[in-house]
Amino acid sequence: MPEGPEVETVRRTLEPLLVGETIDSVWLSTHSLRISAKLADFAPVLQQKIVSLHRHGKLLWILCANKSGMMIRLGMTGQAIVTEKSTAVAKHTHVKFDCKGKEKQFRYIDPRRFGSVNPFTDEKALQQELAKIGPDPIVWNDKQKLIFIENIRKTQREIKVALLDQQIIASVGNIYASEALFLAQISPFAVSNHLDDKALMALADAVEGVLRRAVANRGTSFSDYVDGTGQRGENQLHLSVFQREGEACRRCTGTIERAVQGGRSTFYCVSCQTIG
DNA sequence: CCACTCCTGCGT
DNA sequence: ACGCAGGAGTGG
Repeated sequence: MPEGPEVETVRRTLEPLLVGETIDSVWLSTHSLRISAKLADFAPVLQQKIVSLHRHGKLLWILCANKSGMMIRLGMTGQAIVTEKSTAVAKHTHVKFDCKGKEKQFRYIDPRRFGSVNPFTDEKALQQELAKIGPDPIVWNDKQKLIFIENIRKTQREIKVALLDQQIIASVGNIYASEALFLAQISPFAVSNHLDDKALMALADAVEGVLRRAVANRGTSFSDYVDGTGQRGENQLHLSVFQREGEACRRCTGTIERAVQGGRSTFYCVSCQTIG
């Protein structure tokens, strides 16, 4: 469910609730998540103080004072929230920990279990997890933006498919890939290494704009995405093409169509996404 | 490059 | 009953 903007919104909302708290009594459900962690793996973070929350792309991690922490991947349906201990525990809750001496509790909820919560022991282990993630438009600088453009020049996959590759560009998922291509007026079927400089720069600007606006709108809540406090976002009110099959294009007289690329839906306007 | 897999839930 | 869903990995 979440792409970079949703994960960033979760990070921002969890941060003030968790920083300064001490992790106590971790609980795991009997169902294993995509990357399964055992209770013993959480030993490094037990009784540790949380110092910060970080994100790169769709990866979110809690960092403790001893440099251990927890890497959180939300997958398609993951929710990472902090609530009162007394709040009813939702179905599909798979990880919980108490904040020592407080009535607060962290919970990871994930019906499909494509996500994970994995402890890491130190800085080195953390860096290994982050190694393969490309530049992130939510926070990138001009230099990193050019690395993205170089990455696109090196692949001959269709541009929509390439945008979903987290090594090429972090944070972009199925919603924002379609949205960015619409904004840049590039066909989702364009061959990546055939795009010219002008189109590539327009694409980089479009991805950056679409993702940053989504952060400003606190993420896209289509069905069940919520932030760290359980609130929905409102960026779904600002989407141009995603899940608008058959509806009118907002830029020309065309109609939004749906196609399948790499097994995933792409939404686009045939009439005005003509570059490439 | 594609198909298939991991899962549950929802809408048709 | 079937197709589809914000992700990501594997194996052919």
